[in-house]
Amino acid sequence: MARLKTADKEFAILEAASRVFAQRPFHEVLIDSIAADAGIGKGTIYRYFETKDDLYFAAILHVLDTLTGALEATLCEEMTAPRRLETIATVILQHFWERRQLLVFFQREEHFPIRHEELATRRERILRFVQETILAGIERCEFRGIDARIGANLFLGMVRSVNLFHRSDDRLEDLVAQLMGVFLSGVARRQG
Amino acid sequence: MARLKTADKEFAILEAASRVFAQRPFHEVLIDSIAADAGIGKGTIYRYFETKDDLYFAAILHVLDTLTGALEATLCEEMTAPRRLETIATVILQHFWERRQLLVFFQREEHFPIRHEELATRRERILRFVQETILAGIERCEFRGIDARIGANLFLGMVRSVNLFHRSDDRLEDLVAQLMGVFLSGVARRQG
DNA sequence: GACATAGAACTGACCGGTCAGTGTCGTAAT
DNA sequence: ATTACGACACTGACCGGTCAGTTCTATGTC
Repeated sequence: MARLKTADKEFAILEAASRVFAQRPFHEVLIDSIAADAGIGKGTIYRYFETKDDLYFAAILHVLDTLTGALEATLCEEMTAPRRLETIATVILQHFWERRQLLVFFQREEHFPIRHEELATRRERILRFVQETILAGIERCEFRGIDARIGANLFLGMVRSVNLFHRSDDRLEDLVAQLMGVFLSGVARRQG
Repeated sequence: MARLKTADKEFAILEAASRVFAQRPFHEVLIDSIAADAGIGKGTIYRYFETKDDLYFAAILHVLDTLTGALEATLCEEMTAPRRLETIATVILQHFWERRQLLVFFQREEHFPIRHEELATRRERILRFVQETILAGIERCEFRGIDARIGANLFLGMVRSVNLFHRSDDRLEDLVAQLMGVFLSGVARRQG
């Protein structure tokens, strides 16, 4: 087999692992399946990851980091707050639109208490994108003075919902429009 | 040991199972632990449930049904749409406030493709409470004419978020108020 | 006596993790 | 250019622990 650079192989394993773990629950996933999916031997996996648990955890971080990367790449400073929020929603939805199975990793996983901290940090990073945008919106008087932490969580809650319930005949732009319609009116400055 | 009626014993097993399964991932849960928690013998569990999978699945349904029951018991017809929504949010949040671990069952579980249908039905039932309330609100011109299915999902998405992120020093009523503040303005009839 | 139960002892399939053996590379001596 | 060698990545058959599910007996309850 052609040898890959170490980082590439690790990447390949993570991609395979996130695919396979996304399909079935942890206990139904065989390390053999991941090895097969990655096109490598089972033993090789253990050169890169200590245990099945480690690999699982790394796969989740991999998915979250990929999403964070996509967000960082798309957002730019000059946007208005509403435009920024719309972009965030669109990027997240696009990211999972064709990879719905990966969504299980976006949900909060309560079952790893020890590593919970590390996961929380990653999710915090995504939350902060939204939170800071809301704060900026409040400062510029685009939004009313809501609690930015709560607002950001509510926003991401709606995004997650859309991710979960959308059907194949839904159009992404329509759903984003509906979501933004509710959220922006919801946080707009009181009228009259 | 005092003999319980069959239904009671099944109920006791389900309660124990939902407690234990909520604490650790499926593969780390021993049938022995559930038996111990329920205060019964391991063999007895297999008189009521065919396999560990069956028990797990039944435990999830049990939790969802308990929640649905709580909703049915609390809601009454005469409420206005906003009041009804607020009640739904409060009941769901209260239900999980002191039993956060059970939240994993409220999340969409994508990993049981066969039984997915049955689970979807239960969640659909909860969704319908919200959806019908929104429809009623639109009819009575309390809300603008949004898509009720989407609206209901957005609403429940926010509720789930609150369930997930709240901290011990948050007050339930405050969070409900914030949530309702955003959602009600979000779906209010356009002003001016 | 009929029946439910506890719970200990048992069985065997299953699968995470290992490691001896194989292949591949870079390098250096000839 | 060829050969040789050391280092190390890779492989997959295999091992051994674990635990779901079964069976059985003693102990109750109705």
